Amino acid sequence: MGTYSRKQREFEKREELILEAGRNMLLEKGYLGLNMERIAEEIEYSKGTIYKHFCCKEDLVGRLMIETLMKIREIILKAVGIDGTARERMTAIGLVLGPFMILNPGHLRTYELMRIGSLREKVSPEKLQTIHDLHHELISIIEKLLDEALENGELVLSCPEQKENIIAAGWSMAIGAYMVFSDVDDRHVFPGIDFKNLFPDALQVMMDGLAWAPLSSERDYKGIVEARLREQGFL
Amino acid sequence: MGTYSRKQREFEKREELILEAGRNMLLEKGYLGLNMERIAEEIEYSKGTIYKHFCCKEDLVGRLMIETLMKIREIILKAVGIDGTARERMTAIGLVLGPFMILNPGHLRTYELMRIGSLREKVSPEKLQTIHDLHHELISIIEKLLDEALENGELVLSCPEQKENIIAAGWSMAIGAYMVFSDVDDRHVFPGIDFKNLFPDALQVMMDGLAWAPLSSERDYKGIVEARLREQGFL
DNA sequence: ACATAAAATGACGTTACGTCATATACTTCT
DNA sequence: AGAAGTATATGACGTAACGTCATTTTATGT
Repeated sequence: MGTYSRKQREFEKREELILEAGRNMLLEKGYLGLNMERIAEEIEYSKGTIYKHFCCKEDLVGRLMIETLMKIREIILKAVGIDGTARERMTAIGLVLGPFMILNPGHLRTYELMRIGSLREKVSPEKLQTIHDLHHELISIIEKLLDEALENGELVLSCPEQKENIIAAGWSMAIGAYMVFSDVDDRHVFPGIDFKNLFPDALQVMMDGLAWAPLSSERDYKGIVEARLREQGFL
Repeated sequence: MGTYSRKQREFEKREELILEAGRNMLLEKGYLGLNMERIAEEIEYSKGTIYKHFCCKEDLVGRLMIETLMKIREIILKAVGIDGTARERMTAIGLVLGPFMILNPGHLRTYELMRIGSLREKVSPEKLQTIHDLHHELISIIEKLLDEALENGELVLSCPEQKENIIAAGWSMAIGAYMVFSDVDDRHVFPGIDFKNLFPDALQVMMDGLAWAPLSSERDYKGIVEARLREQGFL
């Protein structure tokens, strides 16, 4: 049992090595430059060993995407954990995601790739399930925030089904902002833009559009929440 | 010259054959299933001939993406061509893009793929330029609409730079809605959603958030514009 | 009909994936 | 300690698909 444990630890240590090499290679050379043979060389193990950990190249990317989602969950949970109204905490989510995108271009890369159906198909079922569960978890965090806003009357909906639409729209916006941000070509199309603020600002516009009270004209959400995040050591 | 013309026509006819085969294969089997050899078999030409038209697999996808963008330009131009206020015509854009996404899943696929940097890198420079130009053209259509709204006071901005932010946010939303729509996994995460209306509705919320007058509470934009599009044969 | 130019072909070289029989290391038992 | 047995690592190999280019085929012009 002590033996098993050590083996297990070594196995996990090696997996971390593989992931790190893969992460870097993906960031530097992109999907087509991600090479199993080269990863093996880099970590000084053989190809066969890597395939003990991942069933294929895409499975490795799938694992990296799980890390991305867990990282996103972590920072979103921190953001919703601050003191404040539901809208303030939603604002916080926008504000922490901005810097996250900038500081972690590699995370965007895995996310992008896993959107391609024919790549995702090759990821192992267990990892796909994990990805699915993490997505659900993220959605449910947002849903709870909306429920809170609905309960205390900050937000009023014309019909209950609108809730899911709002979440999907916000999700789309986040995905889209990520994508546009991570795309060099798109960034050329919008030369003057501060991409860090793209999603946070769009989120404010959206919440104003939903008449989520009080409106951003009545309250400097970004200023207030940014200060609070800084105060509580989250920025 | 007549000879050249016929050759040219034949060349273009063959290119169309290749593109059609590629389009179908991409839709059915995804990026990893897109196979140059098989395309050659399908159109009953050899591999070498295909490489007279496209420098590589990704270049073919690049060409398909150009078709996507031209198609989008076409329907957006139709939408902004209807009679109505700037906001009504912006609404029209949302309303024509919804059905477009549903009717053309293949178009989404090419778009997704070309967002991957390491794939886009392999597209020929001329095609990349074309893609870039088309992007700019689409942006400028939206920009003109915003200018119109600003001129006649439908929309008032706190600062002139906000214009580019609005366009980028709208663009992100469209991209994001496309992505979420085209992703089977995301669709599972939002089981009850009518994806056709995701972008049009989110666009209304965004315009309300910008206080683009009159607000959607004062005017049934979707109803009015849908009727007008139908009237003018665009839906 | 023949020479010449243009176009199509598919065998070939290359790369990288993923497998698996073999080799190596580690554990356990006597 | 040494042998037997088990777990782990290896890299040569089979396969698939890309992209090239010398050769062949087809078309054009005199």
